[in-house]
Amino acid sequence: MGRHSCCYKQKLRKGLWSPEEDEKLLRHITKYGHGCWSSVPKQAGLQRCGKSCRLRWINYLRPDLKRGTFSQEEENLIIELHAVLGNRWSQIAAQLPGRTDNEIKSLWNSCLKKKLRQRGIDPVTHKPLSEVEHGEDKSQPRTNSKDMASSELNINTNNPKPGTSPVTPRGYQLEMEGSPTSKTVNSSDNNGNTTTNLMASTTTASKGFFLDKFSTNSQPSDLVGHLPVHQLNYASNARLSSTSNPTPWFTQTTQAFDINSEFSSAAMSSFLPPLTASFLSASMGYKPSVADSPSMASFTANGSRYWETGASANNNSNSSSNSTELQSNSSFYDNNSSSWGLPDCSTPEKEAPLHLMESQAEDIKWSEYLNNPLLMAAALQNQTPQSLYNMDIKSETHFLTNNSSNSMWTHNQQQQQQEPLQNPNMCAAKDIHRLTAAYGHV
DNA sequence: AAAGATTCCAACCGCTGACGA
DNA sequence: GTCGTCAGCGGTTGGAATCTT
Repeated sequence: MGRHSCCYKQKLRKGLWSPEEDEKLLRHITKYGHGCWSSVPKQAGLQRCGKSCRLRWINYLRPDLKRGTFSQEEENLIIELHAVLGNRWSQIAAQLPGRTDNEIKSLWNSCLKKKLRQRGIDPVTHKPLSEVEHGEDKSQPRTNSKDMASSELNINTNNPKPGTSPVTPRGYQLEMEGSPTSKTVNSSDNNGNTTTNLMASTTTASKGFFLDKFSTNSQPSDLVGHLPVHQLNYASNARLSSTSNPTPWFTQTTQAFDINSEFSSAAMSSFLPPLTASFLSASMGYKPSVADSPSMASFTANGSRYWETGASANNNSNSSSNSTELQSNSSFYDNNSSSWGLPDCSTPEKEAPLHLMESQAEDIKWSEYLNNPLLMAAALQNQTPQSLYNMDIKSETHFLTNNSSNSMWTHNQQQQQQEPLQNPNMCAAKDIHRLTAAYGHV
């Protein structure tokens, strides 16, 4: 396959984006959504290929992007996730609200690899360099291949995704190297479907990371044990932040290094609230205040060099029309603190149908939810802890195994949130097909 | 101050899988 | 079943910024 078809067209610009181009793209997407990317440049008056527009939006213009340097917590989380997921940057990025895969990939290649090496840890295997140098792992290089995903993560044994077969039998054993016990974590939903949470990866690092997901610690309810992964990460980090329990990383086989020095309670406290807010927002109908959310002001102030320099005038003039659109549409931002580009379980469109179809509203069709955000919201308002529990199991099941599909949610969600009432039928048949494929039932 | 080296990261490239005709 | 289109992903590149000499 050669270049993307749209790139064959003549006179397409390449290279860095100008402020004017950014403004055009931002304005267009803010107003109309992206729809089909290949048509965006034409509609927005840009001489770029759709692919380039898409990347620019995802990596730079999206209003929920954090920008700025990575915090220590974020870096630690990336390292931890990389130990488990390898170079699957999009999945790693999904755990870091406001960060893009590109950004994380760059950080990894430029900084984190070095840091790990300095600490005597091989960034590929996450094992001690001495061990790797002695060839202990060379026979089993850490795989980055996609097939790893099928064997390491969550499989709903009763509801395999159409077109895929369950990779493992029920009751698959979670082999934990260096662990005295193997662990299988099964959960059942209301229909008796068994979800097996498993990790059969050869990686030996960060087992605590996953064990935390299933730990029966003192966290309230079952939430910690069954939270979607991206939420659990925070709990995981909370563990790491504990000064009373100086748990070193990679405690099983790797050279440990104490990360506690890198965590401060202040930093953690700033790290935790976004989770709480988004989680509450999704599961309990909690609406964070505007101040809790990325605002246009912070977006404008933090973000790009363009807003800081030249484009502010245009941006401001623009804001009279767009800001009304953006700021008045509180859900657009409030709900997106962690969901733009994220397979976020706080995404109501994604979670509500899964749960409700099976336990509360099976007679309500997917399309009704998809087409009616209010129905979604209403359904979510009725979440009970138990239903939440089931919802999370489900979401976890599908989260990592269907990540690419999850990504599509963000686009649907994005569109719906941009024009939630103007066009209640935003979710096209094509999207429903994709969702069907992703979740296995409509 | 200037030149070279290094770092960083935005953008591109190529591949894959899903989907529709 | 085949082909074309599209979105998404991970690897790579190139140039700007920064650092070192």
